[in-house]
Amino acid sequence: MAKSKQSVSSTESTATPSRGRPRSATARQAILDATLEAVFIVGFRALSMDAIAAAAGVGKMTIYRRWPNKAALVMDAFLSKVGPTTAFPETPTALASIHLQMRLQVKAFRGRYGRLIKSLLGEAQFDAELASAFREQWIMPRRVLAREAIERAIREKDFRADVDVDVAIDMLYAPIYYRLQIGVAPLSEQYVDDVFEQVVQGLQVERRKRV
Amino acid sequence: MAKSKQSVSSTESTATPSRGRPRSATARQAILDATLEAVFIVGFRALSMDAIAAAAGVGKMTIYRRWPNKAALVMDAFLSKVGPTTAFPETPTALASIHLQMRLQVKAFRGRYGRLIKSLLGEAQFDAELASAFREQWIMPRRVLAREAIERAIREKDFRADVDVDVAIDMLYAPIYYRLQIGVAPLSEQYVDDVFEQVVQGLQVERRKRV
Amino acid sequence: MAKSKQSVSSTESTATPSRGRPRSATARQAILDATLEAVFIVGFRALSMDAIAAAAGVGKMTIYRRWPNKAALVMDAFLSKVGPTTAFPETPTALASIHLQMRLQVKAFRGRYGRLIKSLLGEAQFDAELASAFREQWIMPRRVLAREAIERAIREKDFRADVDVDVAIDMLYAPIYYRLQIGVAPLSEQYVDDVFEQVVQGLQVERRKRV
Amino acid sequence: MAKSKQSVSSTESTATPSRGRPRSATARQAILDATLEAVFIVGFRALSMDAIAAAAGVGKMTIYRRWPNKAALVMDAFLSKVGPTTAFPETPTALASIHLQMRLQVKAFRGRYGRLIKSLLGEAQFDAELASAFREQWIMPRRVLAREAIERAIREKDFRADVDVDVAIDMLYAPIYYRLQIGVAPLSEQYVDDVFEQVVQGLQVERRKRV
DNA sequence: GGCTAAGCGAGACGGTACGTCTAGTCTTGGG
DNA sequence: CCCAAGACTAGACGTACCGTCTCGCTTAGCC
Repeated sequence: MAKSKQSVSSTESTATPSRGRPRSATARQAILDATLEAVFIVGFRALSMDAIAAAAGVGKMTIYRRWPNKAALVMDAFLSKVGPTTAFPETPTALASIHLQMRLQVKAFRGRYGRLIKSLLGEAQFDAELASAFREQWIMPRRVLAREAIERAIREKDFRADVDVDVAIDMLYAPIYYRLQIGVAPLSEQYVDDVFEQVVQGLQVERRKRV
Repeated sequence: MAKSKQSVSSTESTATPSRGRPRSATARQAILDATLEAVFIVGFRALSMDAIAAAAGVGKMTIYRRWPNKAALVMDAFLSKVGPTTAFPETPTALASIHLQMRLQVKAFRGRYGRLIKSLLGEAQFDAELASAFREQWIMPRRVLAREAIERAIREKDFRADVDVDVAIDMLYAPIYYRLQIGVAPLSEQYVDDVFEQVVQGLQVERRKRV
Repeated sequence: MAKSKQSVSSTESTATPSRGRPRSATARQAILDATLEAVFIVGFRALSMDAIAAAAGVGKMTIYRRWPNKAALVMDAFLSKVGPTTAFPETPTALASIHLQMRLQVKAFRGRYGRLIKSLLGEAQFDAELASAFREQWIMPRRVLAREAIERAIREKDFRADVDVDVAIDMLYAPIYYRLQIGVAPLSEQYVDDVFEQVVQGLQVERRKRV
Repeated sequence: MAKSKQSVSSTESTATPSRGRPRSATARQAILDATLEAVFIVGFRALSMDAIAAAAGVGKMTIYRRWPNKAALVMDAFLSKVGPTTAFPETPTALASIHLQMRLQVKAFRGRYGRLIKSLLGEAQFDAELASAFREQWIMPRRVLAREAIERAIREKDFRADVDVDVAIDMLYAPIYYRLQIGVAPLSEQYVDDVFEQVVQGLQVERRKRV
C-alpha cells in the first residue's frame, strides 16, 4: 500500500495542496533512467542504490523518499518504459490475434526485458510488496486483454462457450513463464506455436485436422 | 559443475583413499538440519551462513568446503528431505495417475515446501548454478516420470499418438508453478482439476462428454 | 566574519532601509528558546537543526538566514541568556571581590550552563569562527572585569605593582576551565578557595600567615 | 571500560586462550598509521572511517572490532606515537626540571601534536569514554611525573612543605591548556617562563628578588 | 492600489559519513 | 588433512544530518 502510493501507476494527483518544495520530476526521471541503464548492464543483483544515486546525480534520500527499496525502484523503471506496450494486434480473428501476441511476447522475453522480468519475478518470491506490484501492474493488465481476446474467440465460435477463461489464459501463458524461468529448453518461436496449437485444439469447438 | 560435485546426488564414494582426517558425516547432517530448520523459520533471504554455522556447531569453512554458497546448501538440504518422494501413484490408468500426482504436488506446494520451492526458483533467476541444479535435480526427474506416464497414456489410447510429450508436460505443470509464483489466485485443488480436465480434452483421442 | 555580522552582539541597526518584509522577532526568539531548551535536554551533539526548526515552528532557512551554523546559534542562545550576568560583586576589597566572583562562576559551571560551556569550548576546537566568538563574547568581557579587579587590588597594595595582569588572570581562572574540561577532580568550592589562596600568596606584597 | 579494554594501554595478555584466528597485528598497525597520517592532513573532523579503512587496506569491520568510534581510534593512534615521551629532563634541581619540561611541552603543543590534542580534548567534551581515556592515559601519567618533581622540589627546600601538590600542578599546567584551547594569546616560550616564575614565587620558601 | 522586495513555513534537494551486516576467505591451535 | 572459532577484505545497506533551494504565501515600503 505504502509502495503502491509511490509506484508508477499512482496518479499522484493527490488531494494534498502539496506544501513545501515539490518533488523534482527531473530527479525522478534521472533515477529511473539510471536504474534501467544500470540494470541492463550489471543485472539486478549487482545493482546498488549507491551506484544509481551517483549515476543519476542524486542523493540517496531522494531515492528512498520515493521507493522503499531496490525492487520497487526497478519495477517502476521497468513499467515506465515497457508498461503500456505489447497490446494485442488487430487481426481478422481473435485466434490469430492471440497467436500473434504470444509470439511478440516471447520475442520480447528473449531480449533484455526478458532477463529483467526474470529478475523481477525472482525477487518477487522474497518480497510480497513487489509480488503484488508485479501482479497488479504487469500480469493483470495483460490478463485483462487476454480475457477480451478469448471472449471474442468464443463469440467467433473458435472456442467452446463453456471454456473457463482464467484457466485458458494460464494454459496459454504459463508455459512461457515456465520456460523463461526454468529453462528446460529455449523459448523458441516453434515452442510458442506448439503450445498455441495444442491448447487451441483442447478449447476449440470442433476438432480440426492437424496442420 | 563445481557444485554438482558436492551436491546431494554425488555418491561421495570417490576413489580417493582419503588422506588426512575424513570429513565428518555428523557435521554434514548437522548443517543440513540446521539449514532446513532455519529456512523454514526465517526464510531464505534472512538466512545467514554464520547463523547456520553457529546453529550446527560448525565452522564456516566446513560448510564452504562442501557447498559453494547458500543457494547450493539450501538446495541440498531441500533435496535431502523431499528429493525422492512425490512419485506417480500406481493406478489402473495412466490418466488417473497423472491426475493424482498433480493433486499431491499441489498439496505439497501449499505447505512450507512450497515456500521453499518459491525461494529456490526465485533465487535461481540470479544464480545459473542454482538454476541448473534446480532443473537437473528437481524438475527433470519429475519430468522423466511424467513423460513415462504420458507415454503410457498414449499406449492406453487416452492421448493421441502425435502428442508432443514435452509440450504436454508443460501444459499440465506450468500452470501450477505459475500460480505458485505469481499468485493470481490460490493454488486450489479445484484449479488443478480444471487444468487437468482442460488439458486432457485437448490431448485425448476422442472428444468425451464433459464430466 | 559572516557570522559576527549576525551574532548577538551585532547591533542589527544596519543602515539598510530594509526593503521587503522585515525579519520576524518572534521567529528569532522562538528559535533561541527552542535551541536552549533542546541543548539542555539532548546536548550539543545530538542537537539537530531540523529538530530546532520543528520545535520552533520555523523553516530551516529562517535559521540559516540569521546564523551560519549550529555552533553560532547555540552560542547566541547561550549569550542571550547568561551573557550579561556574573559581574564582579561589590565588596570592600578587590581581593574579596575576586574570590567571590570565582566562587560564583564555579557554582554556575557546576550546573547545566557548565555543560553548555564545555560543549561550546569543545566545539570551538574545531571551528575557528566559534572559537573567536567564544573568546570575544564570553572570555574577553570577563577578562576585562578581572583586569579591573586585579588593578584595583594592586592599587590597594594587596598585589605587587609588577604583577603581570594577564598571567595573573590565567593563574586564577585557567585551573577552573582545566577542571571543567578534564575532570581530574570535581570542581568543588574547596578547590576554588585553594587556588585562590595559593595564587594570592604568589602575588601579594607581603607574605602573610596562612589562614 | 569497554573501550579501555581495547585501548593502547591494555596489556592484551588476557587470560583467554584465544580461540579462532588471532587479530592481525599488521592490520592494527596499518590502521593506526593511516589514522595518524590522515588526522595530520585533514584534521579530526574531516577524518572519515571509510577513508582510514581504504588507506589502511582494511575492512571497516576490522576497525570497529577494535575501536568503538573515531575518537577512540585517534586517541590510540596518538598515544601509540607520543605516549611514552615528554619525560621530565634530568637536571640538578627539580625546579629546573619542571621549568624545562614545561618548555618542552609547550614546544610540542605548538606543533601538529598540539592541534591533535586540541581535537581530542575538544571531542572529549562530548564523549565521556574519550574523556576518561584522555584523562587516564594522557593527563594522569604526566601528573604523576609532575607530582614527583614537585615533591622533590619540596625536599630540596625550593617549595614550602605545606604546598598542595595537586593545586600546584594545576597552577603550572592549566594555563598552558587554557591558552592552547582558548587562544587569548600565543603559547609563547615567554609565556611559559612568566607563568613558571609567577607560580614558583607563590610556592617557594623564601621570597626572592624578581629576575 | 499596485509593484517590488524580502521574509516566512514547509519540505525536497545533493552530498557525506555513519555504523551494521553478510558473503566468502584465511589463519590460528588442536585432533 | 579436517575441525571449530573467529578475524579478515569488500562493499551494500538504510539512516541521519548538513546547508541549500524552491514552492506558495505574507508583509512591508514605495510609487
